[in-house]
Amino acid sequence: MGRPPSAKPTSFDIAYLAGVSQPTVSRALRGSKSVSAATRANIERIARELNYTVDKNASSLRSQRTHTLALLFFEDPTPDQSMINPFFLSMLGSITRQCALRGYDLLISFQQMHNDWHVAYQDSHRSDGIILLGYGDYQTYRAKLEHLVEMDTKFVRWGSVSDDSIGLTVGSDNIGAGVQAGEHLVAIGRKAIAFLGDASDHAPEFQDRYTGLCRAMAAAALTADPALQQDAVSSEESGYAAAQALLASAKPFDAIFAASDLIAIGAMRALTEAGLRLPHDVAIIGFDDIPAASLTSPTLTTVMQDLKGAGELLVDALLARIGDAPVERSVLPTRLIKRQSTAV
Amino acid sequence: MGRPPSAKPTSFDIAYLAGVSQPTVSRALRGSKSVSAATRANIERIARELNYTVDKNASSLRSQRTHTLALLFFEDPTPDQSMINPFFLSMLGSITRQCALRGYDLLISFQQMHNDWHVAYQDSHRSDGIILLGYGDYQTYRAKLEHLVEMDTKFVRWGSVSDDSIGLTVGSDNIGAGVQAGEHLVAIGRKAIAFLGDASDHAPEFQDRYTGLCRAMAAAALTADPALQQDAVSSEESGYAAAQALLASAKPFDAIFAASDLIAIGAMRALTEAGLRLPHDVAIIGFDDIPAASLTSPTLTTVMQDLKGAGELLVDALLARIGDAPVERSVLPTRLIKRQSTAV
DNA sequence: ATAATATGCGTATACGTATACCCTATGGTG
DNA sequence: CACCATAGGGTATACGTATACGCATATTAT
Repeated sequence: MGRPPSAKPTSFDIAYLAGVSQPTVSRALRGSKSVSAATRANIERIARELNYTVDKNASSLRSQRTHTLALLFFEDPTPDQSMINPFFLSMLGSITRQCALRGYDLLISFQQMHNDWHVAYQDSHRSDGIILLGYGDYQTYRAKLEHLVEMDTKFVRWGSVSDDSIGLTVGSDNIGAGVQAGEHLVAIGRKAIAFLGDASDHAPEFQDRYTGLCRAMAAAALTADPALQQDAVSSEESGYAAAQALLASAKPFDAIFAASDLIAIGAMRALTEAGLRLPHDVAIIGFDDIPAASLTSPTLTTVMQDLKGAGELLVDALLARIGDAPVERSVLPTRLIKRQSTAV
Repeated sequence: MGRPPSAKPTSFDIAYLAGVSQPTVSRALRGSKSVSAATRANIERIARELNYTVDKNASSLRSQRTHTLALLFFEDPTPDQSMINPFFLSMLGSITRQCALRGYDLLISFQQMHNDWHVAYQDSHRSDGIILLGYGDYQTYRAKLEHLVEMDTKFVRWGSVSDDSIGLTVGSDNIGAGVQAGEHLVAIGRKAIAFLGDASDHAPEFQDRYTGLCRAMAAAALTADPALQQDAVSSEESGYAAAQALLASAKPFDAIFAASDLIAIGAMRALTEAGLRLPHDVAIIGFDDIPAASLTSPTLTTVMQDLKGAGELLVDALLARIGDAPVERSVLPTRLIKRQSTAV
């Protein structure tokens, strides 16, 4: 029934030593109930002694499940160095941990949205499912998502959760966060609140945050002046430029809600250079609570997302999707962190 | 010779359509020279049409090479949330890109130094090699590294490069960086320079930076007072505490070289709270050039490491090691970024 | 012209695991 | 006591690829 043990231990070696057949070893180690307790214990002991570990490739090949998830991170199209959005980097930690907890490996890859990532990971059997991360312009590249759905690729995406979103999406309650920010600014007496961030279809999360702001203002009988909205992508430079454009428009404003901390930080620089006092002349709120937010001067009031929850939800939702379990669309609450930039 | 095409295309399907055998397909796609140009072109065309992609598991199983690297990241033992050292996160980007460039996948995993990571990835055939990242205490856990060497596991480690280091190590020129920092502080007239950071065997990188500082001071006929060295790990809190301890010691000092930006930022807070003016009373230099370094007030002079080079070197060194090619121990130069915290 | 290479490709098989299927002892049921 | 279910585990095989060999044909060398 067997052959003697060899170099790197295989299930055959264990079978030989335990006096059983290889399939029994496989069954025992995978927890099949059709193996007696005694046999199982014996096999487990031998496996431990030999430092045996299941060959991942063989296992995956046979079972067609890799127990690996792939994380595709979309960079903003800054072709230069590795200035990654700190927020997503933090989320990475959370995702990694949750994967480990669930017994899954995590494969990571940085992508440009315009590349062919949607076919690359499709069926080389590297992973059981895909997590898509980044402020990607899924509007323009909608076809790629549709391709994934068509191919029945299991994936989950971080972003704006709405009914017409394609595929499975997990995200923060951006509208609610916008409301939080707006209410806070209204509460400290601001009336002309500007928004820095792309408010188009191409950045649904930013759009949602703006929607929330408008809603809060409306609730306070204020109207959000469209002229006080300036497009910006999530970077310091973009925030700086947006704030300058805002100043150049000569429209008066006494508060800014920035769609991300990076934008806020850039804007603060522009405002300070223009001689404005923060928060006296202009109160400002950011989004993400990156580490730098507590280092600016004044320190930056911001909206904190639930990173830990996000990682857990992304992974668990994806695993449910992989297991063809029903998965309900869910949204994570946010928390307003009040700091000096809105302290009147 | 064949069977008709089926659901997910395999090399057999291509072989069938091309009228050749499966091994020929394998050879053609892998670039073996023993297949005619015409046949190869035909096979490649069909493969493209079918959207064929090599099954990674089968390929790895047969060839015993995974074309995957594993990145083990060691967290500082803060059991709380995902406050990861920004410096390493930045390096992650660089490593990821270099892996992609070399055609390798990257598996990522967060570990605690005291866990059994040294056996976990050992031979489940998940990866061809391992990258170890983090300010790990490799002194205490030396046995684990020795275990890896013993098992002939291919790995490379980021850290202090010295002759007695175990296994293959890639790192910055920490001593040289310390000299740079020291010379700069001396050049602006400082004479009592304190060092914040663990200077013991357990943190060889910090130790090297301190050594460099001492060397620069010696070259200027100054002596580094051991009483002006305070232990600290790389965190803001630790830096804050170390600076407080320094102040409490009542030893006069007019400059600080912190072993990391996080330490420096914490220290700045302590100094400011103590009523000291920066850089007038105390000049300060950090290390890493994290994004936050340009946001502090005053902005922080710091030592920038070559992240891009680090990622490239780590990956290439590991690949060389995997290919049993000779790999020379190398060290990366650093660059001093002068900002307000040392502007007199 | 014949032997020696080289070229291009088919045959057979191995990589290590998981699973479908089958067989043998039990033990309980009527 | 014949009957069937169940537990426990063996036999055979598939997963999809890569590679050692062998065998023709084509190409040189002698």
